[in-house]
Amino acid sequence: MRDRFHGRGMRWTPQRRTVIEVLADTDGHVTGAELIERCRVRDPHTIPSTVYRTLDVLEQLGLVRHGHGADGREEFHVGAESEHGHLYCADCGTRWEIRAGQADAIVGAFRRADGFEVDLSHITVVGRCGACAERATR
Amino acid sequence: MRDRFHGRGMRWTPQRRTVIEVLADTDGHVTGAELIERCRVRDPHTIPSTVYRTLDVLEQLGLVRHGHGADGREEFHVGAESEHGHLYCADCGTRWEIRAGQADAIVGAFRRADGFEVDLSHITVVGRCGACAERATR
DNA sequence: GATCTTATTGCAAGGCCTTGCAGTAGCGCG
DNA sequence: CGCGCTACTGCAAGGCCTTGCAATAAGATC
Repeated sequence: MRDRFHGRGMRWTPQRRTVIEVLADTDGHVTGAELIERCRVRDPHTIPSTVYRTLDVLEQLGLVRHGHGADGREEFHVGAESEHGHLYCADCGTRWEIRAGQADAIVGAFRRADGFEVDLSHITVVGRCGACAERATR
Repeated sequence: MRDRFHGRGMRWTPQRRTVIEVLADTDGHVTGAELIERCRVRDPHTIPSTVYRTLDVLEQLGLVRHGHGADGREEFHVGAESEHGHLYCADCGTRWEIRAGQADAIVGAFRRADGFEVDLSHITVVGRCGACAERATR
């Protein structure tokens, strides 16, 4: 980890270590605010701007990716292996991960049309889930 | 317009009138901040919270819809007829509207799978456009 | 381990948006 | 036309995130 930074001429600092350790204990997603709060548990002196800047760096290194939730707030995905988007029901507020089949349909549609490579993990698709849609029409 | 408000027990105020007039002069999209700035041209005393609250109301009435741009910032779409999502290239920053064919692919994929009704206008799909993708691999 | 270079940090200010609350002013009614 | 009800507005505070800048401290070198 440390070497990964040094290899790019970057520095290994206690602040970055804190963020990385917290992320290691996290699976799935965190919002920026949540992450800061968790960092403060380890180091009460954690500063927001440092955390956000560290996240930018980690994203460049490919260690996290960020997307936006239904309300547009930033959300960070830990672990590159689990690239996935989200589905959000505006009525009931439930969230799901977008399943592989649907993901492929989306990615494929854009790739075929103009070679656009979709960053799925960046998306939150908002709408109305099956249950709520049915309830609304009855 | 006025009656539309009264019909719902809502009031017709100068502030709302300003927002609606500005929106009428707008086609396509506006961010909240832009809208406020334009409102201030007509009424220098325009207050942000009032504008945002008015937008909420207009959204309930179906007169505008909001989505989130690539950076998660709010964006309002005027005119229900033009429901469409956006495509954004993270490399070159270009934006396009999502074309009908691709939109159908997305909407269809979710509807078929679980009856989820996608609100397309809410989406900004981020990724890398054909040109940038090609440039990157060369 | 002293020194130097410069990547990072901390801080302050600012932008965008939301929320609670008290005061204001639409508008329906007599 | 005046009155009352209550839907709005304005304001202030706050949350989330970004940015510029000066001070700090990694880490490479001798």
